[in-house]
Amino acid sequence: MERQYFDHSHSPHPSGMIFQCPLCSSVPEDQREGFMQDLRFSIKNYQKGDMIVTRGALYESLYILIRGEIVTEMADEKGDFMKVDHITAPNPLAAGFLFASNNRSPVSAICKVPCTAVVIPKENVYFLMRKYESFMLAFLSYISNRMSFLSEKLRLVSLRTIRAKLAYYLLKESAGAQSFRLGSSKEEIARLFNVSRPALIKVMMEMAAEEIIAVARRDVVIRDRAALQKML
Amino acid sequence: MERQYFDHSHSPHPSGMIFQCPLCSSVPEDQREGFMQDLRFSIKNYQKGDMIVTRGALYESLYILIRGEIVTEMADEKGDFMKVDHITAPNPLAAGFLFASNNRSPVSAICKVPCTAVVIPKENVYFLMRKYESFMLAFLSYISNRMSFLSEKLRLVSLRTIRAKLAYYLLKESAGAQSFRLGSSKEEIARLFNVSRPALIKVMMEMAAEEIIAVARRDVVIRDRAALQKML
DNA sequence: AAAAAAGTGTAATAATTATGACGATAGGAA
DNA sequence: TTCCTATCGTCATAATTATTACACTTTTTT
Repeated sequence: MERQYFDHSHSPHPSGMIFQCPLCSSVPEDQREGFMQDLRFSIKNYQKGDMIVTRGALYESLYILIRGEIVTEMADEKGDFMKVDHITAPNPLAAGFLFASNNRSPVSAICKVPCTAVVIPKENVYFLMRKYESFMLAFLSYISNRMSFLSEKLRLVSLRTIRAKLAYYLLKESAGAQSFRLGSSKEEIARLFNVSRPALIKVMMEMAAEEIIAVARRDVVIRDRAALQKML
Repeated sequence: MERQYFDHSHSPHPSGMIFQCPLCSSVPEDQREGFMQDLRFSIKNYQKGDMIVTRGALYESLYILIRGEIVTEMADEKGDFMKVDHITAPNPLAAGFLFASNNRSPVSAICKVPCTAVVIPKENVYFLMRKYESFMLAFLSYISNRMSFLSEKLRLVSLRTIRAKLAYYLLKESAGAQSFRLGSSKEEIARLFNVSRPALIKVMMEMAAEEIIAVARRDVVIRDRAALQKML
């Protein structure tokens, strides 16, 4: 499952993917060769269903997902999972708490499909940040953005009623469009909201009955955007 | 309310406080004079009840609270507020999303008492980070820790029942001790959990009836720690 | 194509929480 | 002290959501 450090010989070569990742994409062309020289990493492969990151475990490395997609989840008191996020390659993983004093992962990351990750030790990340200013800025910007994302998530969960959560979610998902396709199953949306699936569907159908929206499986039409906005 | 940049002459001199703030405390003694020279800032004073940061507004500066204490809140659909955090001087404010692409504050920050803040423009923060490695590391570490904090908060809110939230909260607040004093009023704890106060008290009294805890106003004794742990 | 798995919609019942109102009590201010 | 205010504990009622179970459809796998 794991390859050695300094193994730049496998195929496909990871550097192709690494520089597509938002953390590294800003490294200027003329510095990339040096960057790859300075980079210390190992490669790990995972099966569908594998846990890349386990909640509560210590992480001393930066993970960059270069193939596949994962979801991050948080377990609640009954062992049910709330979905936190959905990450597709190429993107970093577990970057936010790498430099925290308690660098245990608050979430678990589970592979939806076979995945590959580049694993970079913390000290090397630190070294790269000092040497490559663009990398430092990108890293900063990335965790700042994660912070915004988490705040948004917190806001979603903190809305008291399913109705309000749904309004919030639909307004964001629609991205202004009148009709669109849901990116997740209702089961998954329910987990995103941290509510039960039947309750979610019930509220959704109520909204449909009130002609605020129209729903057919994953297809949604927003009929009364103002009504949705009024719910927040 | 606002003083000019380069105003190093007011009293009390802010540098005393600034270097007590976790962001700057790691700057070595011998670099502090230079650091103060490089620092560009203004001073702002606030009354009790003032809003230092408003949800949704753009922030292009780092705020360091050098006097007073504030709470950060998030409004829900009915205009009620969920408490997010409680920050006392000297500590940074709004540092987490300063470098985010959408650097609007996800929360509002409200003064509980008269407050003073040092306001440092983003570019200057960036400049200082490049020049003072210790500052950069502290900044990174700080937002990493904020990230952990937000995750914890998310976990708290995502627990489905008040019972579970309370168990989680008590275990954390007790810090291992058998008896302790609550740091917040029950009203405030309810807002922290994003639930109603009567519901919180009801659950608390149920736990007391089951002899899991004993409560008298702010004094709490944990009688059955294992039972609390089982709720998570 | 058949079988399996995942997703969808519904309903009755139980459990949990919100709402709004009330009196009691503690601690600070005048 | 006495008043005032914040906090506390309680309650009945209403609203919301969870639970569990079932029938059905679509998609994926074999």
